[in-house]
Amino acid sequence: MSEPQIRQATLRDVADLAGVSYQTVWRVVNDRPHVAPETRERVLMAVRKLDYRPHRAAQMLTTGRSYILQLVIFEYGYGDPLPAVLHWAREYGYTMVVTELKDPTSPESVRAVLRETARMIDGLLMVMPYPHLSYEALTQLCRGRPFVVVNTKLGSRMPSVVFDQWNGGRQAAEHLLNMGHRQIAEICGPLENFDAQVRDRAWRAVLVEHGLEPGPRVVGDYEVCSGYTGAQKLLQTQQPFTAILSGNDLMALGAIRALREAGLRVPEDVSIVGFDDIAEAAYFDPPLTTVRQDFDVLGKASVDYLAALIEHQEIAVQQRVLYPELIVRKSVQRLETPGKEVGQAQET
Amino acid sequence: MSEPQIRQATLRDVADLAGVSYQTVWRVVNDRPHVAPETRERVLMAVRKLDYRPHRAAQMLTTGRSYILQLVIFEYGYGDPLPAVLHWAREYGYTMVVTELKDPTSPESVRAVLRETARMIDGLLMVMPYPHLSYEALTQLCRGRPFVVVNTKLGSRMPSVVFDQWNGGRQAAEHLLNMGHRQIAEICGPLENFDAQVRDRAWRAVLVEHGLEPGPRVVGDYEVCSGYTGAQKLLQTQQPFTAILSGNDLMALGAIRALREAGLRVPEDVSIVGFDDIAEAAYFDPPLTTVRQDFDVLGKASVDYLAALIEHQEIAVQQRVLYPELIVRKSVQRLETPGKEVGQAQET
DNA sequence: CCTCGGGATGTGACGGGTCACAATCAACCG
DNA sequence: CGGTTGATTGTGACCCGTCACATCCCGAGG
Repeated sequence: MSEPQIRQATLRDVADLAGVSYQTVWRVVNDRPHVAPETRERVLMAVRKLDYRPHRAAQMLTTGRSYILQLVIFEYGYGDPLPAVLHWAREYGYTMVVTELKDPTSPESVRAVLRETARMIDGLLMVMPYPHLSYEALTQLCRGRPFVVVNTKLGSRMPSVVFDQWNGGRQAAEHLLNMGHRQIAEICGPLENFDAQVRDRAWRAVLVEHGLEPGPRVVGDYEVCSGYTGAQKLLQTQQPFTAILSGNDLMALGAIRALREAGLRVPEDVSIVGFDDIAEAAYFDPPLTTVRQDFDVLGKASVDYLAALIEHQEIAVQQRVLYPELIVRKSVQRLETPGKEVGQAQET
Repeated sequence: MSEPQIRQATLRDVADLAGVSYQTVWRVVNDRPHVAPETRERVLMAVRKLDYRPHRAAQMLTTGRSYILQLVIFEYGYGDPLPAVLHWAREYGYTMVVTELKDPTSPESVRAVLRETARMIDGLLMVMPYPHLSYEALTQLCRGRPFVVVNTKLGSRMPSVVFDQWNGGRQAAEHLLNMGHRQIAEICGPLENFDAQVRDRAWRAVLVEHGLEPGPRVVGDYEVCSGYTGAQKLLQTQQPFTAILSGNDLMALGAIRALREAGLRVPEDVSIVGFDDIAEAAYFDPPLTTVRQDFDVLGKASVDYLAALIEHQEIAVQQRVLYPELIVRKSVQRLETPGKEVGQAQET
């Protein structure tokens, strides 16, 4: 039933049909000058008739450019930049190869992923929440191909686009302080992830700056389930808290559920702040106050940067920083004993 | 700063270093016989030293095989098969190109997407909840390259892997009947999507079979928000209902929120059944009873099928059918006036 | 001693674009 | 009317693996 692999027309085929040389066809197809109008017309006719399309492998071979980018992700988050990357890559004329990376901590596994696409791609986008590889290591692994690291540590000296997690973490903590909370617990993300780490430190720093003791903390893994068990563990500690900072929205969802099962109301008894602002967050019960990371912007900025590196590689290594934004909804209760207002996170 | 595009070693480079011909190197690299052990050793040394990797574009050009597959998606759902496809494609030695398709209804836009990867890929995986293109149209568009359609209409005569949406819709409706519900409303998905259509018809069919009137129905778009407004609209109709069938889990989430805001309890006042079983569904409040579609299985089955088509293309056109599974949680209340038990959806 | 078989190794053409350069031809100038 | 200019068109080498085929060498058999 399946068609017998149709033989595709080549430049020569078109040339024969149009009665010119393949070079002339090439000029027409690539919009070069020095072709007489009537010749051009004749060639275009032949191109349409044979439905000629350039063979990208052949182009790749001669020009060394493939117009293919590779996106390396090692986790499917809810807010990952994939959709935006796909969109903007296409907009810029690139095709995206997407690869998953099982173990981002080992250079070996990174090497394996890169080997598969050796000499086939123009550049790499790596989503690397684990800062295990240095700029030098990555440069070596990529063998001179330009790359941009997405969502890595703020301050890393490598071509990258990142959210300022410190700022985001502070915004969340300061919001709770401003709403009168003084006993703040935390369900943080997996501490191997630098972003979880930074948010955790930001939370702690804000409290210390205001002379407060950090409340109890549990470590989750960014999945709903770990928010659920995390909140249960927090309750078991017997340490009092009036609010929870959650490492992301999903864990916040799990936590809300656990609190409710324990007979607590959200936000009347316990307030909660999430992180990410996934699409559902506004429809949680209660609607979740959270810190938005705009992954569309992240994706576009990353492709932008990579495309620029590929086209004129003289750009100096830099880090492009995006700022998260506090989205206030209904999961935080203002407490009656208001303290003084707490300083803003630095301006975006 | 950026490295000056390192020149990659070729077969000839390795041959020179090892003092043999490029043909011998080729034999070593491709594990062919007729190479003396000590020669092989010497070549391998040179390969390692130069870190030689075959140029995939050149291989593509000569063999006509690229070991690249293309996944065409036109929507980022929560349960899309992307992760599984990525995983299994890699497992089978394929690299995945992922493309988004903005307007799946127009052959022109499909053509544009396929043109970009013309002659570069071994096969296509198309996620096509809109059954707008016939087998013949697709065959033509793909120009003889094998393709598998994912999640299309049950019964379409084309190579495809699908869930039996009819069966899933029936399971959801029958569950509500079994739990004693007789007035069942629906928030269905966008009716351009065949899956939404089929589930809607299944719901209606089950009710009619049991001599019941379908309750009120509103149409959503699979986003949380439309579930929220949808439930509000259902309440405004003034038609009574004790349960809602939702086209997916996300809309169910929105609906639950709207019901609660209207002063109704879930499931005590209104029961609800979702569709998909996304990861968060178990942590909704209440935990959502839903119909699971296992997208991991879907992804694997699709890649399986496509790989088989590519390797021995004599496989007859067929449709591989997967069955959804009812997951009972807490969002459906058993009503006091139990009717007789309602028949099973046909066996999986 | 010559031939034959078979492993080891090398040669050359090819795939389909790309590009530097050569060839052709008309018009235009002095 | 030869020489120059410039647009038009064509030629051939190249990119890097792949594969069919040729060559070389050694030992075995007649």
